[in-house]
Amino acid sequence: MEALNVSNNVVQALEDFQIKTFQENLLTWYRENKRDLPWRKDQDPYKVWVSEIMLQQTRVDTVIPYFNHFIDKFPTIETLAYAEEESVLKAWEGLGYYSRARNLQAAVREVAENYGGKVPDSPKEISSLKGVGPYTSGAILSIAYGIPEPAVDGNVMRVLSRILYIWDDIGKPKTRKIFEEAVRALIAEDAASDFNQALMELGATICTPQSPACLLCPVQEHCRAFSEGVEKELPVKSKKKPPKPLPMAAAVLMNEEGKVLIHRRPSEGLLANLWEFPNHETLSQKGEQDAQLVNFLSEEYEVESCIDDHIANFSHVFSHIKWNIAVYTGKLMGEVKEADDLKLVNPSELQNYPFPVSHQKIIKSLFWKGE
DNA sequence: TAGTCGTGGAC
DNA sequence: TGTCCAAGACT
Repeated sequence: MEALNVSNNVVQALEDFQIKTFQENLLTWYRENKRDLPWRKDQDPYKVWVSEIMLQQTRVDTVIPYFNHFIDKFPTIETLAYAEEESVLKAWEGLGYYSRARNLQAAVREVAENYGGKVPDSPKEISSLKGVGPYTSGAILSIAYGIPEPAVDGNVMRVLSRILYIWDDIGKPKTRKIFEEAVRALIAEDAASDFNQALMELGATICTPQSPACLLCPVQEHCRAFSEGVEKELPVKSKKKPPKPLPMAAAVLMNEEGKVLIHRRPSEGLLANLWEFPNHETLSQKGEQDAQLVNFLSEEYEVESCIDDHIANFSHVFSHIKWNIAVYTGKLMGEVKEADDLKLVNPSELQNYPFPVSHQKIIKSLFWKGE
């Protein structure tokens, strides 16, 4: 038991645990009930990789169309490595957490240059790639290569917290290690891919957060939370802070030719490298917002403008921020010095640039009004 | 460690 | 409408 090197409650939980029966029940259920998903058509490490990055904090149903289109457009390591970053962001548009896309391309370039285009199969090498953390590392190694490494995500922590009766807060970073050691003790060495995917599949379809379908569970007989009647009390998860409201003002400015001004966001931070309509935080009263906007546009972009109308208000919620955007329309007065991050484009060309959803709302309301 | 980093679906 | 969230990683 000491060799397991896990916290005492997990060691205790594993005593008398029927590991072989548990594996068989879980694997049999998975092989009969697994969903037919596009990234399960083969074991191409690149496709497994892309799917795992897209699935981070994102629902399966949301990912499916993005995955199909992405693989269509970038079918191999090489095609992604040599693509323009902007086309990658465009393919990621609307999926969120955009640094995933940029990290993925950076990592793929690393694999193309330093690993001969082959996704590495050692924990140390694969974990060194940008955007590949402990979960994704284990997921790729086990799913693509059959290597018995733990792949502990939210599903696995929820499932195992219930089965093994673990009350550590899964919101704390250090808690994941407890579950990794538990998986090392439970994993079917000769079926690592199916085992890891089965734990996640169980969490996604049966052992769900709100109302788990325990009566349908293939490993119900192994579950201590069920036998104690506390399955809905687990896992323990600390609450997050609500997003902080941030008043914003945005300007859709048109020149005499009917072109609109767009700006590319900085390469770091929120919505990095995506395009937007010029905007800024507003601390002033509503009556002063248009004057503030003219001032901001002049100082930040050396653009002379006048504001005509306050056309709409949009609310957009991020994980930690809530933008309340007042949208104004106006005219560009003089010349605009275009640059890498400042362009004049026809409204019909806006669809060629990656915009965050918050600004897609503006585009839709202004330029697609009839549809 | 706790904060940063998106979005749309479920209830 | 508000709340929680869904196959996390990075700083």
